[in-house]
Amino acid sequence: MQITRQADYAVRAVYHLSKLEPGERAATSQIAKAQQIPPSFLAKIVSQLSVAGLLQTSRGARGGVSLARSPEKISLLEVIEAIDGPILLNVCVSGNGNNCYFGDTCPIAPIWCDAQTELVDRLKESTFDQFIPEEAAPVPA
Amino acid sequence: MQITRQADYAVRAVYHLSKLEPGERAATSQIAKAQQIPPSFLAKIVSQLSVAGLLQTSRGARGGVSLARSPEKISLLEVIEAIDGPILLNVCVSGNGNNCYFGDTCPIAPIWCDAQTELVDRLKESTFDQFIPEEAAPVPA
DNA sequence: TGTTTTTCAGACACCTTGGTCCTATTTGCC
DNA sequence: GGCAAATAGGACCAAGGTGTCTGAAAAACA
Repeated sequence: MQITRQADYAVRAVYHLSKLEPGERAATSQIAKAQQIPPSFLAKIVSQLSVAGLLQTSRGARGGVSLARSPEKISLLEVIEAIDGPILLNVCVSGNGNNCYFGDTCPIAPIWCDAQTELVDRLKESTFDQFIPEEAAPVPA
Repeated sequence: MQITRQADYAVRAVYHLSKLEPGERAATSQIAKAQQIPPSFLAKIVSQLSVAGLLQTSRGARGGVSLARSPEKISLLEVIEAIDGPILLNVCVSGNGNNCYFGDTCPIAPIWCDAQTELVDRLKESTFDQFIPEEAAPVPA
């Protein structure tokens, strides 16, 4: 009952990029250091996010990765599902509702369906612009 | 992002026992057949539920398992956590709140904390008496 | 006492997740 | 051109979830 580490790392990477100027790039090694993510592992995650269309990558010297869209157009849900696939709280809940092998008579499946819907909606409404600190508020000394 | 199969099986087993008369026993092989659970696997799960104090077991001929408490005193949450351990949507959320290694400044952790609290509360309120069909309502022909 | 029925406990195999490492390949810059 | 910086991608390993199988122990019953 947990999102995978990969998904958490993906969220942190997108968060990191959200704080940059629009279009600004960062190397995965920089992101890894700042967000305390194993660098080699992050490289694979970034690659997946790129395939999913959430990030743009450019190879070579002075290359790096940047957001493919502005932060307010990227939700937590998108990033997580790009890595983990659809969020399913239980095997018996398909994306569209009850898929229990006991059919519609299973009295437990509705619990999972409702809880899942609530969670998915919550993550869908959380976009990365909400996480950007205002004006990069300076830390008081 | 899914409860384990074991937890799902545990829930089904407890559900099965909830439908019996108070104190009535069932063999794990019967439960496995009725709930379509691999019998050998269910045996280990039942053992864990017994250790957790949710089931009572008795060995030997005409033995079996039964609920240690009445269904209205057993919640979905208890059964799931007895198998999977505490529900944690993300590594950075401990049982009591934000445990993010970025500390209180992490802007993402509160999302997880809130979502987790909502889910846990939902499962805590779901007790097994709610799943028992009224008077074993006969299926219309 | 012996047989049958049942749980108990451990060893084992398979797949996914988490993570490392090494080698391309691409690109910017001298 | 050649070097350095960076992504791309595959091989590889460890740990945990998902089961299976086998043997032991306990209890009811004839």
